[in-house]
Amino acid sequence: MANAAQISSEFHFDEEGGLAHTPDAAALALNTNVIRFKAGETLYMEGEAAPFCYQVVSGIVKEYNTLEDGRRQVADFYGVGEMLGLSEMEVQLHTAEAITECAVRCYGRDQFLKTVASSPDLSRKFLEALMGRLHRTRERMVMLGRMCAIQRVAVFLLRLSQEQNTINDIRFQMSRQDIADHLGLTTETVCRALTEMKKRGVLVFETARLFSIHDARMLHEIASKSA
Amino acid sequence: MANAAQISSEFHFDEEGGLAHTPDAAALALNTNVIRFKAGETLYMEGEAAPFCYQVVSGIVKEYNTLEDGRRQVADFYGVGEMLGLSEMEVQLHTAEAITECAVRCYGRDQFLKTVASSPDLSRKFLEALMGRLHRTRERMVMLGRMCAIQRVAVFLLRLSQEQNTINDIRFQMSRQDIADHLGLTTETVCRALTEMKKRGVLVFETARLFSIHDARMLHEIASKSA
DNA sequence: CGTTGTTTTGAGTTTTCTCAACATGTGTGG
DNA sequence: CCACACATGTTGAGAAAACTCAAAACAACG
Repeated sequence: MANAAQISSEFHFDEEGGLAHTPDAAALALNTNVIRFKAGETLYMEGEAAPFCYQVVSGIVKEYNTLEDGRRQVADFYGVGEMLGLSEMEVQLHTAEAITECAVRCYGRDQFLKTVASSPDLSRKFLEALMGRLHRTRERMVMLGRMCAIQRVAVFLLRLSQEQNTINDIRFQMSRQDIADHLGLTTETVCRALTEMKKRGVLVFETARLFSIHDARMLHEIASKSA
Repeated sequence: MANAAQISSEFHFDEEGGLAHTPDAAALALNTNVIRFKAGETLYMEGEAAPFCYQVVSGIVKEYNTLEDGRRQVADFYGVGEMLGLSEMEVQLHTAEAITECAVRCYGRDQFLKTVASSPDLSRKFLEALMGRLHRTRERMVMLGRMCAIQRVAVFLLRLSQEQNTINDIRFQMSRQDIADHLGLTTETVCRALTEMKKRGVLVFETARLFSIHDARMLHEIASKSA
């Protein structure tokens, strides 16, 4: 299920770095260019006009909101092949920031939508991608609304494991603060959850940003059982 | 902003009960029929095949997930004109249940997507609707991840006020339990938040399900300030 | 090798939850 | 129309989870 969602919920790049999957897709890449950002640089800000949408070519990007008092909610992390800046109408709803050094392809928003709408095949693909995205967001709602701290962290680790397609030497590309802001927790609570799982023998840490899953069964159990 | 989002984020019914807004839209209503449900009846269940998507003709419907231990997360409430059952691929991710007596129009899922994809105009409209939906879901993520109890309740009341387009005699069509499950709280906490706002003179209650906003300024303040 | 930023741990506080009791409302049959 | 029963909503007290603030350990970097 998670695999199917991943495959169909995003466009992906072929070897040349262009959009793959459909004959019409090449048209999308016309008049686009790739921009590079250093770690920590901002792609766009909440409230700005949104003339572009973006696709990650390399690196990892986060999209977040900031509340008045400085609390942040990280909507999502975007890896290679994923589109961002799409959920908005005329104005960006999130701030996007490069976590690592990265490169993104910029699409003119209106041109992009027009091209997609003019091809039934692209339309359908794109609709399904959006629905998949919606699906992912909805799953996160359950997490934020109904799961306890350690459960949220466990779910997040399983997602990392899936994305990196391994249970060994899994890498956090983002800080504890980013993870906390993504999971609706504080950094301290994330740390305590990780420590707890380390103590229980579920995880083994190489460094703070590199770990392996030693007891996948238990991790799944933690991810599915509340407090 | 909220108004623009509402208008553009959903298809709406014209007087005959068919889809309006585009010349091609009529094609969508072909081969569809309207089904009625009593309050509390289930439209579809999490995990079922998803051959249809639905549009509310009258009444109000909730879409939710249930976790192993019985906790529920209400993804959203759907009023007249709104589409549901769309976020999923082949299988329903949520259970949908009529809150009040209601009528819904059923669209064959594949037929619906094919028709939409074949019309650039419909495609574009639909894309924007989906993005608007995504937007709404994302806003809820901030709420669930970063807002305290009374703030969540205040935000929810403001949404009701907007939807019903008044600050007087606003009606809860759903139970406290539904509200709690929507906001990621318990019924008790929802009650306490409402009582607190009543005490502060922000709200006045006619009955448990009918209230007026007496101090809109304060309500907005509560909705925007944490703890 | 010190400086700076990130991660981890600890102690005490706050918020929300749980469980239990009570109140209010709604609907049905007498 | 009333009385009862059952569902829904409200309040209180104590427990649990997560948060805040502070300090210590650890890493990365010049």
